[in-house]
This record gives sequence, C-alpha cells and structure tokens, in this order.
Amino acid sequence: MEPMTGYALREAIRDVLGHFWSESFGQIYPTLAELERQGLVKRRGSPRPGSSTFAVTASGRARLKELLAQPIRPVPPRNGLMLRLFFGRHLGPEACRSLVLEARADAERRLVQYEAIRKELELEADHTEDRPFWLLTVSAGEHTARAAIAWADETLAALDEIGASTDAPEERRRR
Amino acid sequence: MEPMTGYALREAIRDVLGHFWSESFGQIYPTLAELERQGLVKRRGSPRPGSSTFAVTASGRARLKELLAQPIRPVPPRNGLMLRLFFGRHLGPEACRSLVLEARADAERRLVQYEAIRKELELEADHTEDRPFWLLTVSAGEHTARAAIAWADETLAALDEIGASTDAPEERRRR
DNA sequence: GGGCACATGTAAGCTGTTACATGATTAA
DNA sequence: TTAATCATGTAACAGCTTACATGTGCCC
Repeated sequence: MEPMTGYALREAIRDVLGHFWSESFGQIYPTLAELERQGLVKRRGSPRPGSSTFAVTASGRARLKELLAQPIRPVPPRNGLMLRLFFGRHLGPEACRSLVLEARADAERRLVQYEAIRKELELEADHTEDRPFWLLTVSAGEHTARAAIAWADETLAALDEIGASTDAPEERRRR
Repeated sequence: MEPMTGYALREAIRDVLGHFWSESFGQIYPTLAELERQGLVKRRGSPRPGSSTFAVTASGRARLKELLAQPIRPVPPRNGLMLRLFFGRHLGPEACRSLVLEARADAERRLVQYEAIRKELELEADHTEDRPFWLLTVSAGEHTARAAIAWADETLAALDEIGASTDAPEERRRR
C-alpha cells in the first residue's frame, strides 16, 4: 500500500483486512527483519523506535506476485458457534438462542463497518488502481454478513419451535 | 452420538461436522486417553486395534455441558482467497477470475453435500432429539454457500469490468 | 511530570498438524 | 497373498499468540 512502520502495518492489517486476515506483532517484526535480510523490503531511517519505515523493493514486489500465485492453503474449519448448536440438545434451546442473537448482532455490526470502509475508500484519492479489488473483499464481507443475519432469523424461529415442543406440558399450558 | 472407536470418531467429525469443525488423529487419540484417565469416557474392550470403543460417561456428559457453556474462543481470520483478491492488481484480473470461479464451484459442491446430509438425517430413525439442532448447522452451511455463489457471480462481472478498463487500447480494439 | 499512543523486539509456550510406525481384518 | 481399509498411537515440528521488556514523543 505504502511505506509504513511495523506498527502502522499492523494497524492497517487490523483495520483494512481485519474481516479476513490478521497478524500479530510476534509475526510482523521478525518477518520484517527477515524480509529486509532478503532485500525484499528496505528500511528507511535508523532502527530507533518511531523513526524507520519499511518500503517494498522491486524484488519484493516480484516475490509478492510469486506468493500470490501459489495455491491457497486451506485452513481447517473451527466454528465454535456451530459446534455449540450441534450439541444444542445438551446446551438447551435458551442458551442457543442467546448465542444466535449474539451472532446476529455481530453480523449487523460488521455490516456497519463495511459501510464505513466503502465510504473511506470512495473519499480516498490514492490507490485508484487497487480500489476495485479492495471493494471485492468488502462485498464478500457484506454478502457473508447478510447471509448470517438471514440464517440467524430463521434459526431463532426454529429454536422457538424446538423450545415449544420440548417444554414440559405444564410449562406449555401456563402460556 | 454413540460409542465409537477413535477412528470412527474422526470419520464422524469429518463427514458430519466437516463443514465447521475438524480434528486430526494426533489430537483424537491422546485426548481420548486423557479423557479416559479423568473418567469422562469409558473404554470397552481391550486397547488392541479394532476391538475397543469409547463411550461417554455420566460425568463426561456433565463436563460436555460445562464446556459448551464456555465463551466461544474467536479464531483469527485467515482467508487466502480474500488476501489474493485484495492484492488483485498485482495478481491480475485473469488469475482473480479463476480463483473466484473455483470458489464458486466449491460453494456449489458444498450445497450438494448439504442436500445429501439433509436426506440422510431425514432417513435416520435415531437421534430424533438431536436432529433439529443438527439441521441448524446444515442450514448455516446452505446460507453461507448461497451467499458465496451470489458474491462470486457479482465479482465475476466486476472483474470483467476491471479487465476491460485495464486492457491496453489495442487489446480492446481487437474485440 | 505523568499518562498515553506510537514503536520495536524477544521468548515462552500453546495448539494442532504431519509423518511415521505398527498391527488387525477383510475382500479380491 | 496381497492390497485396502480399519485402527491406535507417537514424535517432531510448524505456526502463531501472548506476555513481557524497552523505549520515544507528545499533549495536558
């Protein structure tokens, strides 16, 4: 994107790629040092905190292209919400309800964030070449979030059904 | 679900929870041994390969409820497809296209699988109490997959736009 | 002068995968 | 009898996070 300090890089990853990527300081700084050793990035300024930025070199950009062309490494799925719902009989319909409500709220929050990112991208004058690609990732986030909301609404209705049929008879009569 | 060998457990995780969870043998066998030590599962038959199954005990079921009630541990996002699209300018619109097409095909394949799981669940006579919960997770998979397909179609159109405007003039004239 | 945000780095350690070793059972 | 599948287990190690240590510059 542009020359940055390691700290700024982390903030950019969190704020811009946050919905599909993350890196910790423990990854960033050693990697930056290694990339510098390989001549893929160049440090400007002394290593004193707050006074050096890293810029990608020409060979760094070439290496980036190489890496982007490599096959996508699949990450083993691990969705805690789905696992809890799968064992929903043991957890109880009420607890499931709160989990789904929470997931719904998360998705709504994400939708708002995507809106904000869209706005920010439209205002920015730089990176006009990159913008259309960046918007693709925002759009993916929006589709996913909207799907999550639709699923949550369906699921809340289904959980009500389950709750009603599971209730002890006197529970049901009391309504 | 029912008493199983470690091997069968892994197959069940892969085939039933596969779209939202995974465990490797390197996790399963040591964990099973530890659970047995704690009295949370009971081994029936000798430890000889092929002749022992593990069954959850009463205290094991209690422990399961405890664990299910714990807060969901968030997994740091790491979506290789999105990362590649974000750097799409460097990868090129054509390569992006194939990645998105592949993602679309994956989502279609998943939809078919969910259909199969739905069928299988409906045929099964056991686990009638669990079924409604299990179907919630299938439904989530379907929503996600359909969202992925819709996004992919939108994205393919957008990539055509990008490709057209990025083409060198003589390229465009030749069409 | 005190607190906060910016900034860099390291070390310990957790989590989980991959690869390997080994053996039983079953079907061709 | 040989290959495939079922089955159990271990060891090495990759990958990454967390916590800590340290320091700078700025603003109130």
